[in-house]
Amino acid sequence: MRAHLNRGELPGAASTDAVDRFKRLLHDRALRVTDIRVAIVKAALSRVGHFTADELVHDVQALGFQDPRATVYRAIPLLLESGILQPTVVSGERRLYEVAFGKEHHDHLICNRCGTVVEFQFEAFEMLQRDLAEKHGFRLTAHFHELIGVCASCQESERHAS
Amino acid sequence: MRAHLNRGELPGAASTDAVDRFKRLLHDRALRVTDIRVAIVKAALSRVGHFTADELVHDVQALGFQDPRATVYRAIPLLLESGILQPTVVSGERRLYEVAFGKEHHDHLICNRCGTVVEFQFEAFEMLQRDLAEKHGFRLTAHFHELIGVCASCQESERHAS
DNA sequence: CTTCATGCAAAAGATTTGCAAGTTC
DNA sequence: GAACTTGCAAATCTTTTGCATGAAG
Repeated sequence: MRAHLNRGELPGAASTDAVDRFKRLLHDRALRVTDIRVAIVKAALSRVGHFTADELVHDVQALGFQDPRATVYRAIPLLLESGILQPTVVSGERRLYEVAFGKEHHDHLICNRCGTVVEFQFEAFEMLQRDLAEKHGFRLTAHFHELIGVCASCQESERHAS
Repeated sequence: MRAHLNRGELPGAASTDAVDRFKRLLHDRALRVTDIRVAIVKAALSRVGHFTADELVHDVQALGFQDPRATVYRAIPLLLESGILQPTVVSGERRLYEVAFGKEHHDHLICNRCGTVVEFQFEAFEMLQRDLAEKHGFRLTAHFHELIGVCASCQESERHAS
C-alpha cells in the first residue's frame, strides 16, 4: 500500500548513484551522513513529477521520522546543489521541485488548456545548449525546457467557443 | 532620482500596448479598471530582471498608494494571465517574476551553486521551437528554458575545496 | 445603484532559526 | 571528545482573506 500515487522507482543502480553523489557532497563539506539525510534523498528520488517541500516532509515522516520538517528544509539546498533535485516554475504557484538526477533531458510541449504533455527530444537543441554553456564557461548538469501553448484540438474548441 | 536601480523603460508605445492588453483582460472578466491596477502594471513593466511580489509592492507604494500589498497580490494572477509577467524559477529561492510582455523569448543559464543567472537569447533556438511546435500543431504562448549547471568561478572553488 | 475594489487588520501558510540532547567521525 | 545533527518550539516571512468603506460601470 502506498500513501501517494506520485511515486516512481528509479532503477536501483541509479538510486545508488544518486545517493553516492549526495554522500560525496556531504563529505566534501565535512557534513555527516545520517539516516534521515539518506532517507530524504531516497524519498525525493521516488517522487514523480513536481512536488513541494511539504510533500517531501510527509514522505519522510511516513518513513518513520518524527518531525522531519526542519531537517528536510535544511537538506533541500544540499539536494539542489548535488543536482538531485531542481527547482521548477510551472504556474507560479508554490515552490516546486522535481528530480533532476538521471533525467537530464526534460523537454516538454504542454497544452495549457487541456494539460496534454508531449515529450520531445531534439538533438539539435542539445548541441546548441552545449555550445552555449561552453561559451559562458558553465558545466551543465541539467536543463529544463518547456514550451507552453495550445494544442491543435484546443485551438479547435476555442474557435467554436468564440 | 530613482528609488531603485532595477528600473527600465519600455518604449511608450509598448507600455501602452501592455496596458491595453491588461484592460482587455479586465473588461473580458467584467473587472474594473482602477488607478491602482494600472499603476501596478506600469510598475511591473518598468522593472528589469527578476523581482519578487514584495518588490513590486514597494514600487507601487512609492507611487503613492498607502498599503498596496493585498491589491498587488490580488493583481499578480491577472498580470500572469494577461502575459505581462511570467514566473521564473531561478535558484528555487523566493517566487520571482519578470516582465514577459514584449520580451516573450529569453532563456536562462543558471548556476546552482551561486545562483548566478545569465540571460541569453539565441535565434536558432527560437526557430527550432517554432518548427517543433508547428509540427505538433501547437500554438506557442510561452516557454521556460533553463540550463542548469555550475559556472566557471564555482567550478574553480570546487577544485580548491576538494 | 449594483457590483466590485481597496486598505487595513488578522489569519494562514511556508520557511528559518535557536537550543538542548543525541549522533557521527 | 569535538563538531555536527535532530526534533521541537518559536520566530519570520510571505501570501491570502474578511470586512467596512469607497469607486467604477
